Amino acid sequence: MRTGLTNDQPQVTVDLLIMTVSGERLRLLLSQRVNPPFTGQWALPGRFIGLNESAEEAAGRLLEEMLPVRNAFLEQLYTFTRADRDPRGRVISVAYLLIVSGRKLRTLLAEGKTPLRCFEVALDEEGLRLADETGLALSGEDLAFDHGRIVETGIRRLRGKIDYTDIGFRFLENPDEFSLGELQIIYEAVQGTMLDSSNFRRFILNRYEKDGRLSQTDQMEKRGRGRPAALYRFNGWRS
Amino acid sequence: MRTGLTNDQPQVTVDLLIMTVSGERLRLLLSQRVNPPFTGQWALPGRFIGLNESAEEAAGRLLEEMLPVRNAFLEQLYTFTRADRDPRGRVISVAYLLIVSGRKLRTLLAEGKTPLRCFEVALDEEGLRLADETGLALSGEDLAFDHGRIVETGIRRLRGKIDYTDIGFRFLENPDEFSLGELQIIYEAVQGTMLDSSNFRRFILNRYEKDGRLSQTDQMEKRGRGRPAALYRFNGWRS
DNA sequence: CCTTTCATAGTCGCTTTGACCATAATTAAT
DNA sequence: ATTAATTATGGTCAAAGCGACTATGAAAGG
Repeated sequence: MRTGLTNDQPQVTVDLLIMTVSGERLRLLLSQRVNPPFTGQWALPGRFIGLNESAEEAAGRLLEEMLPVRNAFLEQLYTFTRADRDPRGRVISVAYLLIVSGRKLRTLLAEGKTPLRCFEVALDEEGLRLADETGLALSGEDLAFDHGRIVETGIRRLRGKIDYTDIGFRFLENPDEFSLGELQIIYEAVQGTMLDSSNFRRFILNRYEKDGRLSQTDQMEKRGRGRPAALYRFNGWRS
Repeated sequence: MRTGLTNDQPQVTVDLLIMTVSGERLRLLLSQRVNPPFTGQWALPGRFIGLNESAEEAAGRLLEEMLPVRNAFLEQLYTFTRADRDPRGRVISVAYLLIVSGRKLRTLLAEGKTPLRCFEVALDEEGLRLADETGLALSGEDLAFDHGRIVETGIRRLRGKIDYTDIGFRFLENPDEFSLGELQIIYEAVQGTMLDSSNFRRFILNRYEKDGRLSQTDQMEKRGRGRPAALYRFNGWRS
């Protein structure tokens, strides 16, 4: 991991902000630090960029090690460069935003195939709040380095993009078969607000069904509490 | 400048995409390389990040050296990390977008206070096109390194942000006294399209005059060909 | 059987936006 | 001096988008 830093040259890392929606909440994955600095504190998974890999490639390799998912959405978020952001020396971090589906994630977490822990995250005027299932509650300042800032930046980016891009569909468990209700839960979790289901449906269908990126299948939702929902398929990415 | 690269550690530079609108065209500033690689080719001004400065600070210092302007708008654009983007070795570039007014720029260029040259720039389906006053015409691939990509990224960012942020006002020569016609020229140059002046005026006034960020002064435009325009003041930034 | 829960359809009014048309106030040309 | 060209400004109209709200349909659970 991060060892033996010299002061000669800036070091460059990638940090991964892995986000998901599950249980109607926006969540992210953190790892607990075992080495100084910030030993024991929670941090975004990260690693140094190798000499012959791009930052994207480094992010992809880190992901393979920590969370073996395929075809996840990956987007460069921001580069954090404050000279004092790492007490060990000069470390610049290129942060990436990653979106994975809740189901994939639950499987991986349950199988213990990842050292990461899932935290529910909320951002409002009060600031950033994190909590895991055990009741552990953190604020942005409790995270190692400037990772609280990185998380804030990521959530704002998600919120900014969700209503003018198709980024919300990236959270779907199965883009080939989902109900508009599931999608609405994603939008609500990301935005941190409740939506009128009728208006939401109109918005989505107007925007994505007209041009063929979204189409209704002939399937219906099975086990559900209320009226069964029609299932849809999203085609927008495979172009 | 860029000398004596070793292969041990990635180097980190900042590159500056300095944009302006003048003569109804979107323009940017390039410097001609005097050292290898890409000797003689045109490139974005750039420099290495010092060990005790953030990327923003490095960008600010570079700007002081190349183009002494104050209060210019500076925003991180993207970080370019391809392992082969610099033939000398591993160099990562954090690109910044800078917006300066056309008048400031013309003054500085006229006074010879900068080694930079101003290029008109256009981006459409055909790709990126650059041209200076002497008739020199370039495409994105003619620029050094991956700077063509950086320029494209910057223009797209500008276009994406101009109609939902106040970034367009940053191009104004004098935000305390400008006509809506001047502002329209900026929007047209950035977007690369023509706008209906009546609709444009409605858009701007609805959006910025209502909440007090924009207010009409009691001055009128002097020397102009057609009907004199009312002058406005933008207050939105000083908060 | 009734209540709860969720899905779906539709209405109403307000705002935004694109495409126009019209007019006002200047300069440039004849 | 008149006319044409040019730019600024003020409107209209219809289509689209959107928030609030009402209503109805189809399932599960007591």
